[in-house]
Amino acid sequence: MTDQSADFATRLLDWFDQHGRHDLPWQVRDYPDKHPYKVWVSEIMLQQTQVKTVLNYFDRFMQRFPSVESLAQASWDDVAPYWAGLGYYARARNLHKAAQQVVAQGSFPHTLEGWMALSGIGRSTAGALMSLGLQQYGVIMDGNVKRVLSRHQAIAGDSMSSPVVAQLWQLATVLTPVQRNADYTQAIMDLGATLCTSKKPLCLYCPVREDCKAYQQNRVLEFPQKKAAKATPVKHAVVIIIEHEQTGQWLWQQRPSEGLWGGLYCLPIVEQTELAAFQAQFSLTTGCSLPTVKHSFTHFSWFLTPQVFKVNAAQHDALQHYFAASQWLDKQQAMDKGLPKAMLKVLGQC
DNA sequence: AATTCGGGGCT
DNA sequence: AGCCCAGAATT
Repeated sequence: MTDQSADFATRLLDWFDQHGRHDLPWQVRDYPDKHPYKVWVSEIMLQQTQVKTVLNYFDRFMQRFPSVESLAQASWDDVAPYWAGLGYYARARNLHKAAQQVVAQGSFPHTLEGWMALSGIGRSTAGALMSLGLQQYGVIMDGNVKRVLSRHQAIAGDSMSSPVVAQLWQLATVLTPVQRNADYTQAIMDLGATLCTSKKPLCLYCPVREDCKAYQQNRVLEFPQKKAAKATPVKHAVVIIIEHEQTGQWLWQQRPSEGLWGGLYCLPIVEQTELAAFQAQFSLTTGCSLPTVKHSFTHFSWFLTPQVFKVNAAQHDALQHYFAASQWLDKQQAMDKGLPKAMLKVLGQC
């Protein structure tokens, strides 16, 4: 360990002791905690997701699935409602699957490679689990670390590109101490989340500003560098609200486990160009349209126009067969299944 | 090494 | 509307 790295870690740890976040619900207070389960669940929830958002889900999830065994034993339909609205639903499916893997193995992984062998766990999450979960040596590379280190060393180039990522991993590995490794891991994330923020960094309070190259050059906001984002495509589709004439229930379908909103219940969605054919196939009389809802994903924007069709008993069997994995539910039943945010927006129009 | 995958919140 | 967030998996 070089003098510079010791100095960096020491200053960061001293700052962390006074100003870091010590009361997050997944932080283990009584070391050593033999079970990394809590940290694991938190790390998966926190992938690409802000702490504030996760706080609304974590305790409820842990109360329902307090151990890896309880999660492994549950069915997917039990798990989905506890993740609904959190996004990136593949994380939940991977977590559920990995819990079953852990139970089958008989114990949690105890190496970086062991963690990475579980689905949904890459290098950074595995490092976090070694560090925060097992109190062993671990190195992470999340958005916070990228921002802190690329500023501190004024690293040029797209921070998502392979050479820069490799450089950041190398730097992170050199700077991460063996002593108090878990505290350091938490500290550098806390620094990124509370001081070295993307838009309004509070450099005057930063414990490592004196040797921060971006700060010295008055270029803090220029890092991390990234290539220009390309415009997100726009799509239009129709949300099919099929209302049972007698019961008033709607036809919902559980989406296939792969892909968008995988494993969640949604109203059927068809491309606008397919609507006429769909309507003709089932002899549906045109129902009323509801106000269009806009929903943005990372890779495209969706303009969803809900349209209501009332169907009689003769039509409803054919429709249920046409939409795979579908069932008739009233509003509350559907919400209890767990819905993505876009479906809640649609319900808000009704 | 580069591209794809894929939700939600905040300003 | 654009950007950010405790990235992973695939090609």
